[in-house]
Amino acid sequence: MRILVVEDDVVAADYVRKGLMEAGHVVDLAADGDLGLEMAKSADYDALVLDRMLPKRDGLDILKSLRDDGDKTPVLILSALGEVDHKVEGLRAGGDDYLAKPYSFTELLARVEAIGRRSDPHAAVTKLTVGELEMDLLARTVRREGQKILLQPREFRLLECLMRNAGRVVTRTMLLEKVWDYHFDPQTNVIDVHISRLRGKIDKEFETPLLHTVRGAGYRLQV
Amino acid sequence: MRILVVEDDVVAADYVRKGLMEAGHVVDLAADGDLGLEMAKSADYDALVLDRMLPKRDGLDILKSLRDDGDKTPVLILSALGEVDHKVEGLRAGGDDYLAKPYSFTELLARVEAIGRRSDPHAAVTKLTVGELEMDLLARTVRREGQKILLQPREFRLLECLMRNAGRVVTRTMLLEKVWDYHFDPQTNVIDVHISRLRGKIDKEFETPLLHTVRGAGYRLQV
DNA sequence: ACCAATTATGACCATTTTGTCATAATTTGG
DNA sequence: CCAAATTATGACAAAATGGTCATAATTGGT
Repeated sequence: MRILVVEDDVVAADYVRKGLMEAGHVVDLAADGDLGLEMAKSADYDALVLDRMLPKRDGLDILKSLRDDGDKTPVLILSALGEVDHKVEGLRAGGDDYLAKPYSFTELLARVEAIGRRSDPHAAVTKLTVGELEMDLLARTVRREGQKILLQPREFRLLECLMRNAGRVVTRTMLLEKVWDYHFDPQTNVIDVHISRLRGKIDKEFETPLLHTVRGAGYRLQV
Repeated sequence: MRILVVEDDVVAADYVRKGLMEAGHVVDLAADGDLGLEMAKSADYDALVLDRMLPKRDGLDILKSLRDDGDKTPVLILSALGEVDHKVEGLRAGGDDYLAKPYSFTELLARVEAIGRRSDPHAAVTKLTVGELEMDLLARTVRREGQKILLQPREFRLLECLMRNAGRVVTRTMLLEKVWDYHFDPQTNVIDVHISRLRGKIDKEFETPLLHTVRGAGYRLQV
């Protein structure tokens, strides 16, 4: 896990970093609020550990700024202020957890891992987008430029396969395997026929075609 | 937000429910672990508040069971045990936050809202489970006791509707609307026929039936 | 236990979806 | 520019899916 620790107290910061690294994480340090915010914005962390009191820029400030940007990186707030109301304040500002000093390192680790774990690596993709073309895997709908397009099951699978590989060439063999579960060449032009039908639905009525033929290789979906 | 509170102490449970409801949430209560697990599995909550010590089934037990099922509903664990190690244990078991008794209600509210907020409102459910029956909405697959079951599109939609309402009776009118998009009575027995076909696939070969007829009302899917 | 109402199911048919084929159009190398 | 190879598409046929109906089975009340 990539973790950013924003903490001005060098001793504390080092202690935390060392511990997190031993637990197998990649840790960056920021010593003040400005730097912390900048780093948080530029890189892509799995979790942030934010000291509440910081030089230049307050921890809650950073948090708010991130949340306003739509950044959802989970944040653990550290603070010497153990009061219930402070915890509440921190959580309301968009924090995911709050830990009062003094804390045990074991607890800090558990909490960071808990909030980081949630930003699930298994969070499945439920929508695919290529240019103006969108597919909702759950609703099983497809729209281009906002207007709904009705696809038959096989056409849907075909387009899904192409969209998952957008920008790359998808070979006929690949399509036979992924869309038809054929592991041999059926010696017919099923693919051609379905590509043609798909084109009629997703490209025909529109300005620029998305589905391109790559002669001798296969097909590619691209803006 | 829909919140399930699993708590055996009636006074505490009512206090929490009242407060959460005043904050504009929909709250269900479960008085013991078994009921709690069942409710958590069948309905779709935005957050769970789990007491650590429960009759019949321990709070951590419920949590583990849910996580094993792939359920990612955020969970706040409540406990009289304030020890750091217990917190760690709870968080490691897949809890998202941990609150030691006695707690202020304000803090509980803030924390529940914090963990609920994070569970991305767009994070769609992609799997449904009722007992040994599992449905993967993305892969469009259904299995019971691990073995794959092939459903036709309409059968799939029918089962999906029943699973989303597991434990509750689903009326014929509801099915016509959700599965057939009919907003009138077709005056035929389409539903009966499809229920029969569905039974043939998900119940016939198995020990206990999941799809129950509720005479005069509709159907209910339940263990 | 019997009757009326409700639900279950097998058989059949209409429609939709998918695949095949023949033929047309397009591309590429010479 | 031509010929061979490749790809595109319209028409048709096969297969799958979904719905209707007739009849059987079940349930609940009397």
